[in-house]
Amino acid sequence: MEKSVVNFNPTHSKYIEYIMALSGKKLIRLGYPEGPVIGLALSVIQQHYKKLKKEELNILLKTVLENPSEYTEHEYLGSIAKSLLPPQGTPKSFELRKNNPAFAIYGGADIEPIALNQMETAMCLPIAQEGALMPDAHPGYGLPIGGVLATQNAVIPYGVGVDIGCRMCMSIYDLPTQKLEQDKNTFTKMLMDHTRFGHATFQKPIDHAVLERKEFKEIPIAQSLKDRAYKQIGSSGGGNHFVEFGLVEIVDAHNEYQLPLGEYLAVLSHSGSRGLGASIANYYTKLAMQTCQLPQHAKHLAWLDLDSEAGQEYWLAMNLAGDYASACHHQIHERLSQAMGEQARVRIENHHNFAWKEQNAQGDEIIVHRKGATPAGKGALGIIPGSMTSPGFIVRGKGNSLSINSTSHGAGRVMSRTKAKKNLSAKVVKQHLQKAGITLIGSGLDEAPMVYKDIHQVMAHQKELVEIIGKFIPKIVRMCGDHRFIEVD
DNA sequence: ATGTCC
Repeated sequence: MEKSVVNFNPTHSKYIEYIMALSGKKLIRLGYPEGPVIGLALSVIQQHYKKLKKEELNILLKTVLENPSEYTEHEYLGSIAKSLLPPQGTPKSFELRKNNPAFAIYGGADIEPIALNQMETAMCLPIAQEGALMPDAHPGYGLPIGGVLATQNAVIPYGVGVDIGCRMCMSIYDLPTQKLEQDKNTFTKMLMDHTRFGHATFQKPIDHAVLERKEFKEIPIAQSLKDRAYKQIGSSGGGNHFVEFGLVEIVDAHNEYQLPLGEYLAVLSHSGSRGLGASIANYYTKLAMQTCQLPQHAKHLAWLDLDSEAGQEYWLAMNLAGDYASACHHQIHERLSQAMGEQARVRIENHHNFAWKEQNAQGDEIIVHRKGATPAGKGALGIIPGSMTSPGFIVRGKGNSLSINSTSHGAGRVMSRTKAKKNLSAKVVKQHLQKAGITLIGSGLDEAPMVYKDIHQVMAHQKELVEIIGKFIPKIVRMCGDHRFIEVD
């Protein structure tokens, strides 16, 4: 095929149907190899070739596939072409240690055996230095949720998790707390008007400095995701993500925020980096799995050497996704602040799906993966949410090295999503919420309060890790999904 | 958790 095919600029209308129907499976049917190139190609097409009609796109994709070396310098197709050429760095196989080094477990008998097993496997990696399991742990891909793993000079994309930079953000306001009950409908409407979940995004996204970051130009996968990142900015995700109004009770008179003891009106949000982080995570874990080959049961723990080009690129992309997640929270809080006509007095926030460069007891640099774990170095401030009907906590880290300066990221599930959907009744959940005085917009049975562990027990398991500064009681909650639990009158 | 791939 001629190169000129890549310069097509038709304006046919049929392309929309085709783009909607184009899937990774179709790319594979076209002859594309399974692996990182699939996700990359899909987002490149979304970003730059939406205008092509079906046949043209097919020709284009086949052309690059058949002769990738011809296209490595192409502005948009270059990244696909390079991804099709033999992987840089020879694939290497690694064996696991026979026995796992010891690691601290918080929450003993309450931890699911599968999560424990996954942590043991992670500790058997040759790059594993230290590990710890938080009391809210449950099974995940690769590293369990609630797993903390320190490695040397290597990063495991699935040790960070799919939702890179998933985090908490709380704003505390100087507003009379009774307002929340008195003007309940107004606050409920604010959540309806100024938050978006799942597939829904804002018609007019607000621009943000993070979208100007050079990584969006310099890293091919990030470049291909920028349009969607712009569309999704300021929105929240699905699953356990939420935005809620509630009441904070400050219980530590010597808190860093100079907040007098007492009750405050607050906004709490839980969300991550949306499609941007998910696509980055999936792209680099596939890349890692190509170069770092591990026994089947450990394959999702594939890592990237931080000295390698791919490792350095992931590190930059991960940080970009983390900052994007942070920007989303800030916009959520800014929209609500404007609706309330009140600026926040205090903002508290932390990542709980991320990797950091930290130091071990000997002063050597380690890469600390926290996948569903809150940083709790000495004096670090963070938020551990409970459930819709139980409190969350503002905490101060004690800097316990046994936990690798970490603490839980929530209560943790006791019931799987599948089990919850099958066994819980909407009526019972609704009554439970009513009794607790919670107004809920959205959500599904799989996020009902009873699917979570008792947060008080979880906190009891981590007394050595954090001290409590304040307690947050949710009142009006919005999550992703239909409006079946809406309690507005 | 996530338009898509697994």
